[in-house]
Amino acid sequence: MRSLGQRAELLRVIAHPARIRILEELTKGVKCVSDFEEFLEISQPNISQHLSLLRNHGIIDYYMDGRLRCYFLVDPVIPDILKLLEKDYPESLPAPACCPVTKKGKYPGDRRR
Amino acid sequence: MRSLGQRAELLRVIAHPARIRILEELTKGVKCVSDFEEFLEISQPNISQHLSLLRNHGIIDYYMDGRLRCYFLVDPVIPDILKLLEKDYPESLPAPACCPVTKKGKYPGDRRR
DNA sequence: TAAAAATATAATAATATTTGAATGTATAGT
DNA sequence: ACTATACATTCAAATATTATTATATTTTTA
Repeated sequence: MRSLGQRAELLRVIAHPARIRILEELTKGVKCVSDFEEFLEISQPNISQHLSLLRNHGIIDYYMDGRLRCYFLVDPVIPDILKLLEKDYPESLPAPACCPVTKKGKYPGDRRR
Repeated sequence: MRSLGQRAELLRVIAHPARIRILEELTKGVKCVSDFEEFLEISQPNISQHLSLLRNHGIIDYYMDGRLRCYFLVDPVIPDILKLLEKDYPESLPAPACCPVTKKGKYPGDRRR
C-alpha cells in the first residue's frame, strides 16, 4: 500500500497539463519524444524534463530504438486515474443530513471540551 | 467534461499530504477545524489555509454551527480518487509487444520523415 | 569519418507553493 | 460588557516547480 507521502507525490507528478497529455497518449501506446513534439506546444528540452520526471517516479519507462527513445506506461494506476478525470458526475455529494443552515445547529456526534 | 487545465488543477489541489488526510477524513463525515487539529501535525492557520484552498476549488464546503465551521465534501470525484490511491496493483502494465531490448528495434506503426 | 538527427542534461531565471508569525473576526458564555 | 474560543486572513520568508537557453551525448547516415 502506498504511504500518505507516496500518494501525494504520485498526484503531484501527474498534476501538470503537459504530463497529463503525455500519459493520455501513452495509454494508447508507445510514443517517442518527437511524437510528443507534434501535439505538445512546449520545447523539446521541456518535454524531456517532463518525461524524466515521470520516469524517475516509475510511472513510465522507455526502450531504445536506434536513436529514438520509445516511452511506454509502467504504472497501472495511471489509466484508472485518467479515466476518473474524464468521468462526468452530474450531482454534488449529498449535503450532510444534520446540516443546519443557520446558527446554533447541532454538531453530529460528540465534541470534546 | 473537465478541460485539461481543470484536470491538472484538480490533481494539484489534492496533491498534498495534509489535504489528502483532510479529504480522507471528510469522506467519513463532517469535521470541524479543531477536529483536524487532533491528527494533523500542522498549525491551525495552516489547516485553515488548506481548507480554504480546497473550498476555493469547490471540493469542500462548510456550514456554521455556532462558532464551529463544519466542513463536508462536495465534489463527488474525491472519494473515487482516494479509493484509487489505496488500491493495490500487483503487476506493472505489460511491456509493449514490439519492445526490442537492444538497438535497431522496430518502431510500432509509421514514422514520419 | 563527418554531419545530422534525436534526445538529454545543466544552469539559470521566473513563478508558484508552502509555512510561520502575527493579527483579525465572530460567537458563546459569564 | 468582557473574555475565551474557534477560526480566518495577511504578509513575508523559505522552498519547490517550471520554462528557457545553451550545450552535450548517442546513433545513424552519407
